[in-house]
Amino acid sequence: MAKVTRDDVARLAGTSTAVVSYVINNGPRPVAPATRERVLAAIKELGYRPDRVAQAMASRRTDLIGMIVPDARQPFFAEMAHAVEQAAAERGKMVLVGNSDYRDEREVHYLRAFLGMRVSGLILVSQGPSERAAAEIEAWDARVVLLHERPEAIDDVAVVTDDVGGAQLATRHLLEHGNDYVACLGGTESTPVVGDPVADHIEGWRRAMQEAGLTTEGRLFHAPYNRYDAYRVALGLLAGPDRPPAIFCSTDDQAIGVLRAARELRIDVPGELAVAGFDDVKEAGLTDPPLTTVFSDRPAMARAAVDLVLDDSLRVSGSRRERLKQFPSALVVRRSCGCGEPPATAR
Amino acid sequence: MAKVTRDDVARLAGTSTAVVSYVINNGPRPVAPATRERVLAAIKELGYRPDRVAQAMASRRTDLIGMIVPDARQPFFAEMAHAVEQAAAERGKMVLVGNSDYRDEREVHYLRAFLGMRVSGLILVSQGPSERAAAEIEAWDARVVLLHERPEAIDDVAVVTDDVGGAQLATRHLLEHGNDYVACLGGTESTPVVGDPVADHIEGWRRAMQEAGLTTEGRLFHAPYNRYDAYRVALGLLAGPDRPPAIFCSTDDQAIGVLRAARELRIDVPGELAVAGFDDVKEAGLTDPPLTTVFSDRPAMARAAVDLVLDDSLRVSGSRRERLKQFPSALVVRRSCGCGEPPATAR
DNA sequence: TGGTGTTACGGAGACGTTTCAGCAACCTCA
DNA sequence: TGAGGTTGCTGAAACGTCTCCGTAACACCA
Repeated sequence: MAKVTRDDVARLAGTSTAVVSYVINNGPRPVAPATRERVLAAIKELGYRPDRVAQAMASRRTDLIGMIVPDARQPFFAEMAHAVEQAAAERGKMVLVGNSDYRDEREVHYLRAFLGMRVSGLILVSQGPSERAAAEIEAWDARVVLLHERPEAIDDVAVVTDDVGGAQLATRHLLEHGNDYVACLGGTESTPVVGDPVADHIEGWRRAMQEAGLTTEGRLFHAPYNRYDAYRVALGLLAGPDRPPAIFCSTDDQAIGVLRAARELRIDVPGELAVAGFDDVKEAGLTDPPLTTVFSDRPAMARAAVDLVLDDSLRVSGSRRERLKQFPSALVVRRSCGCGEPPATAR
Repeated sequence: MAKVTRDDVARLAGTSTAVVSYVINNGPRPVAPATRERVLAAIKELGYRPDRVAQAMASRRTDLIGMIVPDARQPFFAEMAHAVEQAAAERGKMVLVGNSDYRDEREVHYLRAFLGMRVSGLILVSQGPSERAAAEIEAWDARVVLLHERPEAIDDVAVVTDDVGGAQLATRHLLEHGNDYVACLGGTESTPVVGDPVADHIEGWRRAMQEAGLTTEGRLFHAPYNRYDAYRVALGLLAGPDRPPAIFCSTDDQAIGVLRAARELRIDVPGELAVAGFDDVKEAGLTDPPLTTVFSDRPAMARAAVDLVLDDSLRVSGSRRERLKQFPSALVVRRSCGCGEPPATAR
């Protein structure tokens, strides 16, 4: 069965191929209603579907947005990707997501692939794109928006939440519960000192501790961002002699690992250990106890990122600071911090 | 900065454009080593990157595989997608994943989009593609592989695990622990009776119950596949007067919801309630207690699906049965069933 | 009636590749 | 030495669409 092309449609409708194009794209030139009807009818009759590749070829653009995340299996990134997908769909775009698995080469690989596919823009949720990645972006002079992170390597628009402020909020809250101090579970030691949300979470925690006149010395611990590794690290930390009274985790997923470790060790949360996370992942509502955390407005951020990547007009070329779109964060109080009544069923 | 094209490379290397192509693709015609070097050098010097769109246009194929899943935020699908991505990468392909959100229209939307992009094949993890979807596939006569499910609507190759057998294994195991009977938490009532893995899980459970001379009457419950809804349903079920002694869940994610509900209700697992799931999602190892479940070999399945979608030679046109690639399942015994010592730290 | 717009439409040149067919030049072997 | 086969390369035709121009037809007005 030979492929139906625009030529077939034109022939059947008794018009030129150009007119068929005009009908399909509503422009750039007007078409008389009667002609339009004929074309539409022909399209329907033949079951014609424009070839996207050819369209992209000719028009030098696509309806595609490329998105690169470290690992879409982690709830936070999965939810972020989903939010972007939704936001893009609202604007008639499709998003291609690639997992970098935290590896530069994978990141560059996808970058190349997406750029080669002529995506109309890129949304990067990256642990600080490598030099190579930056070079690649440079070479294609692509439209890039950094989402969730704001690394130094790339000078581009970034959409983030108020990470410092949120972390401060959470830490303060933990302190207000009367805990002597709050420990912090940050990322791996290789986390960049600046630009990474986790680095900001640590900074926020540090500030809140300082406000309270407390030292942060020896109270910062490190673990990869996923619950599994966080669980392992927490097992060691909580079983040790100086178990902290409270922990602020830079990520909900980590907090989930900590909660699990506490249970394993029969440490009551929040009774013997208060915990807070960051992100307000959906699962935070279903942990035991429900996790107190910091809300980040993913749908809004996703929408902003998509808008920014699609509309050149929004891309002001001001200073670094001006090109940072920051969303406010808010504390979501649940029970892992010590707030609230125990549920009725628990007595 | 004008885009570097193949013509520029050819000019610099002092050859024809055809030779540049031959060098890039290693064929279809041979190129003298010296010439090849010159071309390679020119490519490097100019920083030339072939335009994938143009390549696709001319060669009428792409390195893309389309994949449609219901919701990549669910761990099982996320892991499956990741496995497929890996398998595809091994063969130099990229995978595009779309979320249908369990809606036919979204499915058709992605189908159209992927097909229009000339993907070299489609991997569907679908709750039984709709008629419309089937029609779309038909129209493009695309290469399709059904992964995880094997709906009736599409007559195509399917890659699945031994769902019936696995469920049987799990149910039997729960029975062997001395439970009077095993309840089953299946999918929503609208789950197709046949072709869906969950339907098969129910069937396996039914058989195991029958083997033991037990009735399944009134012992099958329904909930959507995610932990949140399962949690809600389980809350009702477990708080009721005839709480079952054991539950086999058709999905790990559901089992996680059940576990959470049990904890909420202070029902000891496995002491007062034995639980088993299906899929062996990564998280199953970190639940409390660790979840006994049925293993499905996702990497192998993903690889098989990718092979099948890429190699026509593998697509035998035998009977439905012959075109079903079934992977064995195995019981993964952890602690939610009642096996094993409690962890040292727990006493 | 001639000039000036306006509206609909068609021809045809991109877009950047792949790959077929063709053509020299050179080798091999009887 | 000449026929036949390789080898290495080139020219140019696709691939299916978009879109710039050009043109024809027609209306309107002075």
